[in-house]
Order: sequence, then structure tokens, then C-alpha cells
Amino acid sequence: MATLDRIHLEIVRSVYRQGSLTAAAGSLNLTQSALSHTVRKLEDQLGLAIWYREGRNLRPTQAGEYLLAVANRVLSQFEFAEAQLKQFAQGERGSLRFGMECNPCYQWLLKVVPSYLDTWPRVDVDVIQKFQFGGIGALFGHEIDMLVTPDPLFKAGLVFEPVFDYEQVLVVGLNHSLRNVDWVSPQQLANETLITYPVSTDRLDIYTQFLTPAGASPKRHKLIETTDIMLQMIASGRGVGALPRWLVEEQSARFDVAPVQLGPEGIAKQIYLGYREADAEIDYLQAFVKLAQTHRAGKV
Amino acid sequence: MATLDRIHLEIVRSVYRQGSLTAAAGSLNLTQSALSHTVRKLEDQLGLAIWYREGRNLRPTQAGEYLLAVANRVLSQFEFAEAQLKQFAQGERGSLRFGMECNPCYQWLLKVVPSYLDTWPRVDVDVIQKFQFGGIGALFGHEIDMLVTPDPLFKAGLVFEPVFDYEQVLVVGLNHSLRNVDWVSPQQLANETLITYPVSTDRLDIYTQFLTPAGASPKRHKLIETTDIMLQMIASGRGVGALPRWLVEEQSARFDVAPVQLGPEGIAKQIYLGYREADAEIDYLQAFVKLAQTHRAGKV
DNA sequence: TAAATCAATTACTTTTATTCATGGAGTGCT
DNA sequence: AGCACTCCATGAATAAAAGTAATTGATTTA
Repeated sequence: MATLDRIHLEIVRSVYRQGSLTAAAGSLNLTQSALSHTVRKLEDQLGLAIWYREGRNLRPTQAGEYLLAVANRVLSQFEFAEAQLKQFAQGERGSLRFGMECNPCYQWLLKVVPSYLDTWPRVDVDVIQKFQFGGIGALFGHEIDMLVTPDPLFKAGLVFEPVFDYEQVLVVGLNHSLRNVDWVSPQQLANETLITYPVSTDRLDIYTQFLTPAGASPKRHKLIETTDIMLQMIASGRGVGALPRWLVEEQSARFDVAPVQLGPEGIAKQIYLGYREADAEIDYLQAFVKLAQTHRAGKV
Repeated sequence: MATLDRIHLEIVRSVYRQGSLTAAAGSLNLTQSALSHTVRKLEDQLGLAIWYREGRNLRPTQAGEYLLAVANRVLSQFEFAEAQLKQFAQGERGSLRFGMECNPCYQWLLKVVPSYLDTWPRVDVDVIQKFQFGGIGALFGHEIDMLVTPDPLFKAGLVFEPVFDYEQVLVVGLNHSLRNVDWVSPQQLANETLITYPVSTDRLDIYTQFLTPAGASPKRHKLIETTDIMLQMIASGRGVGALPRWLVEEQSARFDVAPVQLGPEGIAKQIYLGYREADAEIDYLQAFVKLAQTHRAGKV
């Protein structure tokens, strides 16, 4: 069935380059006899001649010319593919698909990824934000390779590692009455407009760890998708938000906003990286975890 | 060195299509064991896994995904190439490169080629008009496959076959004084302007077979490259020309020109097709010769 | 004309691919 | 839990193939 094979293309190309079967045999580390046999067999199978035998040398037939063109094209694809696979094998190449389960996670990832891309130039990074069965499901379903989440799930087959600690704070405008208090209580938000990302309240720390336990709630709850717009709204006094302290401090140069501690102890948060146990030895994955932990120590 | 081979791509694709090694083995007419061995060997050589073994089924690794993409692309090229070669083998496909040594030859070819292209849709026809070492040299040098010429050369390795007889005539405008004579003599051209294609006089029949033997020559000799312009010039009385009778008769509908016999006997010409003896069995070449001879009988 | 070069061929050897038989591991069903 | 089923891996045996060595014949070069 499949008469044509890579070796045949190699022979056609080599005969063309070297000018003779004998020379081609040398360059392919085979004997002249071997090539002669292989060629004969191929020609028999195809039912046509690849070369005219003219005296002691070969001149390609039309089929030969065609095969030569195919050889040049296809062989380079083989060679490129092999080079790519070699890079895969050496771990120099791959792709990391991230899944995110909280917005601060995304903000954090944006800060870590650039230096990772520098050290692993051949690893593609992709961020997937919508998964059908949640982050864990996406991990098990191989939709993603790494989950960035504040909620580790220590389950067989998965590994979670903490990579970043931060404090979730209230964000207020510079003229806001709460700006200069040491900390705010849940009740103090009863007359405020709270601006959050548009996700259900059980995924918002300010509800789960602050308002809900105290039975409190804000006057209004506004949903805004992007951080920049959210900060602009807060800066203009339209409401208050809840974000990681480091993010607020970083953005305070661009927006007139300030962080305020939530409760007497503050809300401590952690970001975890989760991945499949089976992938643990993938070096470029392991390298990401290491890099993430390095960032943790310094100020991100 | 060359680890990756066609069969590996076949396996990768088949496993993807069939969903399992066992099924793939079936579709490739091999045993499951054979594939397993082959795969193992390839993975060892590449130094990476192509599939994750998950329970009893296989899920492609990143390298596997990549290989699958390569397989889809490269295998289709193999398959197309094989189909093309099959057409070559069946003589359904090829190319016929014509060389021309006289302008009437070209006119004649233009009339024969269309019906040939109809019957041999996969044969490409090419016309080459400039050859370094003459038509015969081009034939021997494989620049062309078929020579259309009025001068056959019966030489070892070449075959010439007559395919068309025609009469070379003088072409005059409708108001020309020679229009209604039975035939013209060389001397009658002494006061005429002769318009010919721009080639040396020893390649012009009106010189070699008419003027030169009689020691005559026209008053002026103008060179014009295209037949249409030449006929326009003749129609407007700027001179006379020499062309095949069939061509003049055909064009007399478009131009005000008429044919006049050259000499008491007329000038009889033949067109020959020359080709390499070695190509004699190429069916689409032989078919062209046959077709050309058919045209000969009828009015071209 | 002799020496050299090249492809084809035959007989033989080596390597590779494939099969057969079997075992282990997961999956699904009762 | 137990059983049947399916799938992949493996080792040993075998079949197939690819390869080599040595020689021939044809053609070119010196």
C-alpha cells in the first residue's frame, strides 16, 4: 500500500545532490548495492522509472523530477519535526496552560509570567479563564496544566503549593471617610457601595471572610469587570472595593485610592499553584513553581 | 539519525483516528503487538513519550499532539505524491515540451493542440522557441520532447514523422497587381517589398526554394514578428509575404489578402514531428503523433 | 587500449519488523 | 467484591526486509 517512504525521498535527494548512486550511498552511509536494490524495488512498485540510465549515470525522468521536488519539500518537514521533538525531549519546549480562579490570581500571574518567559523562551504560556467543571476539573481533564487558586484541594493526583501571601484590603478613594481609620468593621460598610468583579458572592473574600460571618452587607453591590475601571470608580468616590494590598499600593500611583485593613486582624490570603502529580517532573513546570516561590519572598 | 519515519506518522494518525492502539493496528493491518513495539522503539529513540498511558487508553502528550499535526500534514503529501506517481505510471500525466523551427509550424501547432489537451487533460503542453543548440540539440539535451520542423534529420536515436503537407504561397493584398495571376515567377518580385518573419534568409522557404535558386531578390525586405501585423501590412498594400496556403485562406476572412502560387509547380512543404527514440512508447507522446496525422488527412 | 568509474545483479548475511503467546492493569457489570 | 472484558506491554520466536560482498558489464577517461 504505502510504497513511498522517507528513505526513498532521501535517496532521490541524495542522488541529485551527489550526482551518482555511489556517491549518494556514501553520504547515506550505505553501499551502492543497497541503494541499487532499494531503487529497483521502488521503481518496480511504482511501475515507472525514476532515472533514465544513460551510460554510467542517471538522469531523472519526469517522475524523478517530481519526486525530487517532493523530497525537498517533505524531507525538510521531517527534519524540522525531529528538531522540534528534540526540543520537547530536552524540555526546552512545551506549553503551560494556566487556569485562574480568582481575579487577584490573574493580577499576580501577570507579574510572574514575564520573567518566566525570559528564562523559558520556548515554552508557550496560555491562560484559560472559563472552565466547564471548575479549576480542578480542568486540571484533571487536561484543559489546563496549572491552576492558580486561593483554595487548595489536597486530593490524590494533584499537588498544591503555596506561592504567595497577601492581604486583602478595602480600597477607598483619597477623600473617603474611612481612609484614615486603622481598620474597618463589617458594619462600617453598611452605608457603602461595594464594587466587585462579577462573580458570585461565595467567591468573594470580602463576603466569605468578612461581611457574611458578621451578618453585614453593603448598601449597594456594583459589578465591574476590569480592575482599571473599578479603581477609577473608587477614586471618584462612587464606592469602595476589595483587592490585594500589593495591587492597591502599586496602583495608587495611577489612581487616587488607598488601602484600608479589613477587621482588627486583616484578611490574610494565599495563592496556591496546583498541578497534576504526573507532571511533577516536567522541568519547565517545576521551574515555574520555583520562580513563583522566589517572587513570594521579595515584594511582588 | 533519521528516527522519524512514515510508519510512525501513520501510527500516530491511526491511533488518533481509531482511539486505541489495538484498533489502529487493525486499520494498518498489523498486530497490536507490532505497533506497541514500534511505538516503544520510537519513544526510546526520541527520548520522550508520545502518549500518556492512562489506565487502558492513550492520551497524547504535547509531543504527541505535535506529531499528530505533523502526521496529518506530511501524510497527505505522501498520499498525494503517490497518486501523482500513479498517474505518471499510467501515462495519464506528463508534460510535452515542443520546440518549433518555423513559424508555420507554430501556426499549425496552435491548431492541433486544443483537441490534444481535451483528450489528455493531465498532460501539460509547453512550447519552447529559443534553443541554444538548435532544435536537434534541444531534443538530445532534453530541453524539449518534440520538435516541430520542416527539416527532418534522420539520425540515430531520433524519429521523424511527417504529419502535415501544405503549400507555401505568396500573400498579396486584394488590389495587388499579382492577385489574379496563375502563378508568380521570382523575377516578378523584383519590384516588391517582401515581408517576412525576422529570421535569416536561409530559413525562409521563399528564399531557399524560390528566389535564391533563380538569382532573384525583392526590392525591399521588411521584417515583422507577428502574423497579424504582417497580414495587415500586406492587406494595406505595403508589401507581399509568404505563408502556408491554409493559413492565408483561413485569415482571408479577417484580412483583405489572397494567396498566389509560387512558380509553375508551387512550393510543397511538409511538417515533421521529431522525438527521441527512447520516448517512443510514452503513450501520451505517441498519441500526439497519431492525432497530428489525423489532422493531416482532413483540412486543418 | 588500459585503467577507472558506475550501476546492476546474485548469493549471502545481518538487521529489523512482525507475530504469537502471555501477563498485568484498568473498567464495567452484576 | 468478583468476574469478564478490553487494552497495552513484553519476551521469545519467526518472518521479512534491508544490507553487504563480490562480480559483471557497460561506458568514460587518460
